[in-house]
Amino acid sequence: MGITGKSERLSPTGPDCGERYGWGVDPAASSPTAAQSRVIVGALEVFARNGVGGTSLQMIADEIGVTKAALFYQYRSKQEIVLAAAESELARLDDVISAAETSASAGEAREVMIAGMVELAVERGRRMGTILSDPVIVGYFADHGGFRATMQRLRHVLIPDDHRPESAVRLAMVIAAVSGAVLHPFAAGLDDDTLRRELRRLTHAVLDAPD
Amino acid sequence: MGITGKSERLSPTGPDCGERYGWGVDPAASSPTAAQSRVIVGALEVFARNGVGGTSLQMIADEIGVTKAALFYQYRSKQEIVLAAAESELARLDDVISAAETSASAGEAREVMIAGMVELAVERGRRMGTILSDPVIVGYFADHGGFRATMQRLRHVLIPDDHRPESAVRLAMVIAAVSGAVLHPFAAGLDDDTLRRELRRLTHAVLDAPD
DNA sequence: GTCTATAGTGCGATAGAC
DNA sequence: GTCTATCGCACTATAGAC
Repeated sequence: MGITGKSERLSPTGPDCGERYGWGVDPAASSPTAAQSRVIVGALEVFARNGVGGTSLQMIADEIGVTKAALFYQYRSKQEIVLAAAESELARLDDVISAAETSASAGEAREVMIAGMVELAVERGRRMGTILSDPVIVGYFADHGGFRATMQRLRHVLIPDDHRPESAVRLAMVIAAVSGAVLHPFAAGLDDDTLRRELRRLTHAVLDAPD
Repeated sequence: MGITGKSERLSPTGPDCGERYGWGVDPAASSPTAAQSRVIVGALEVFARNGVGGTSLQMIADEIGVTKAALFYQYRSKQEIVLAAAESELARLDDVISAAETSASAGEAREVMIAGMVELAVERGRRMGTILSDPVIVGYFADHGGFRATMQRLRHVLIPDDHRPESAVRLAMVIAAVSGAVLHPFAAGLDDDTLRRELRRLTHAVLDAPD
């Protein structure tokens, strides 16, 4: 057993390893079927324990009690599974943003958003944090798909009418703080209610800090 | 090429995959030799791009221009390399804490600590963030080695004389916010000076928030 | 829709020449 | 102290029976 799982089998293969990632076309973010959802749920569970790169298809298959071949029936590659899992977690954030946007006022929208973000972080924990902070996933989402659009909507809800570049730091910090704090061993011992309350309170402190 | 690097080779091997990690004895956190330092520097670079699990020994060897066998001369396994790299980054945080602790007053110590943390985050970026947020590394450090002691010292410098459980959330949030914000694509476009200034300012906002 | 069987490749790790 | 060569194994992915 090893630090990355056991005796290791972890990296890229093929002709062009390393920094380049040929993702091909965006693997259809269309809604997963029931069987695909089972794969995604199991994959997120294993990713949370082993990291994305440290997870094999066999582990995912074992987790949900099917064979590797069954995974290939639902998805054409590990890459597609990883992407589908990441997009499924990102969709949860998107749903919270959409709910906040229907609020009557900008102030209420912000409150709904903060509560929703905190709830998501506490409820999803490592399952969301691990996949969305994976360096390869971050690199992919940084310039593909709806990620940038989602972040712009989030920015508009949390920090309305502020387009100065520095306010991007405030947004990045709030996101990192909420999603990262729950992963820290220091927060592991706390009950969820205390965690929720403190996260909401301190998120307000960052967002309300004067310029 | 894949989401985790290329065509994948990523996970645990052997009889007992998954949640258990037998680390054996703590792989001597003694100071690395010059050759070992070269391995660690290269490894951190590749980890930052591919994740810990997504990095093979071949990639590390290529990064520093040696063969795989040369790595095995310096370290006995991939696990030892990963641990040494993580401990080397953690040692940088330890150094900043030690510097802060020599301050004349508690207030000055906190200022030194905040500035040092922010500097570390901006300077090290993904090289520190990726390895210290890897789920397997987090799990290992959570109950081994000097990690808990380091976190207690950090807590005492940043939030003196507050031993309530909720203040752990404040600490976890500050750590996550500072180290995580620099990894976010939103912060990627900003110049380092603006980033530093905003991070210091908002860190104060969290630490100074009334109870 | 799930299976077995297998192809083909790269993995971590070791042995031993230099 | 770095090399070449190699072992045995787990990996992703495919083909095709049921």
